[in-house]
Amino acid sequence: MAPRTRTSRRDWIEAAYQELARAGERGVTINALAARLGVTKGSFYWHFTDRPELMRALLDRWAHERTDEMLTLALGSTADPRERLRRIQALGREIGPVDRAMRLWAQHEPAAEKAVRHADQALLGHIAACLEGLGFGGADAELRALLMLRAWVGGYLMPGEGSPDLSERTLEILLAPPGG
Amino acid sequence: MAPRTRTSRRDWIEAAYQELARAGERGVTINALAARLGVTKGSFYWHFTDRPELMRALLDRWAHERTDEMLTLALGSTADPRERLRRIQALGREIGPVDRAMRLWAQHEPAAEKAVRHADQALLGHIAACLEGLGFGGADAELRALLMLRAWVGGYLMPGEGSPDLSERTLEILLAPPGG
DNA sequence: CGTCGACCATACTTAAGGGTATGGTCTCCG
DNA sequence: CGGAGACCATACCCTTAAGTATGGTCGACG
Repeated sequence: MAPRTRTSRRDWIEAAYQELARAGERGVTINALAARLGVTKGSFYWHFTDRPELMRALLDRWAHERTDEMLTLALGSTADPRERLRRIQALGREIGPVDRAMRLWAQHEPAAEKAVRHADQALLGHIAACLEGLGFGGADAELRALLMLRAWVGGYLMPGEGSPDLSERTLEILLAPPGG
Repeated sequence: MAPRTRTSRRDWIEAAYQELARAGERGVTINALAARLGVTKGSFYWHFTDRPELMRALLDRWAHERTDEMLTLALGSTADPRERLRRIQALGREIGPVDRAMRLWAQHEPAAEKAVRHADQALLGHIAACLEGLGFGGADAELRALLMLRAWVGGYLMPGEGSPDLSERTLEILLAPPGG
């Protein structure tokens, strides 16, 4: 079928990325990936020196994907803040599994934590910008953005909640005009 | 010193509980606990048949502690909702590490997930009751309670945030009167 | 005093997972 | 056509952590 030049380094990273989203960091094991790719560890240790190198590559791949997504958000044709917020929510839905895996991984891996922190800064900036567009002051917008994001990721750790999605009513509360 | 009848089953559970809060579920290993208790695995496998039994006992111990704490909250002498909320926040601060470990564990262990879900239901009830005391309608109170809890646990997965604590300003937003 | 059972140490086995060593195959290029 | 190097299979070792087998110690009690 495909004119595949055997299994490339990218193939390994891609497979690892899938496994990360599916089973978390612990799930990305050399043998599992090899089986998935239809090869053996011999292939892996040709493309990589060790597992940490693969994980670093994973982090890179994730960071780049995130950056692209942030750019897509920033360059979105709409200027309407509410619509932009909706798009952020939609993005959140599709990146859910990977995002969750990354955050869990970041709990015991400093490099992952750094990557997540960095990505969060960017995302918070986008959300805060939307909130400023809705009339909230700078500090207030930032605070609400943080609250929104925390409520979102909190859904990952709340069993019983279907998706970490925020309901419309919840949004209303977060976007309520500041009281005296 | 103490008239200790060697190492009891409770000692093992207690040590495991400490380790759980300190290093997460993966951190609670038989050998580590044995070293901590100054004995060997021989002791463990006399008191328990296997590791799963210890983990089940851990779940039980946690659930009971949680129930007690919930009861303490419920029987608090104060009727002032704001003060009750403050106490809930204070409780959150002290149970932080265990709570976090339990939620992470619940990500890949159905039994733990069930325990967390159950405990969350109780906690949400308490919070919602406070909010009703502040004048929010039933459904609105429940929604805000959920939002509050999600924002709290979200702090666990947000690197850069010092503690998962909610700031005063954040509380103000969550307790803002419902807009039209 | 002897022994019975609670409690634990020691030594071993097993399974997973990362990592290494080595040799084979395919492909391209001179 | 004949290497040379890219790519991978096979077989092996090492470590970690769970689990097992067995025998030893110590106190209570008949």
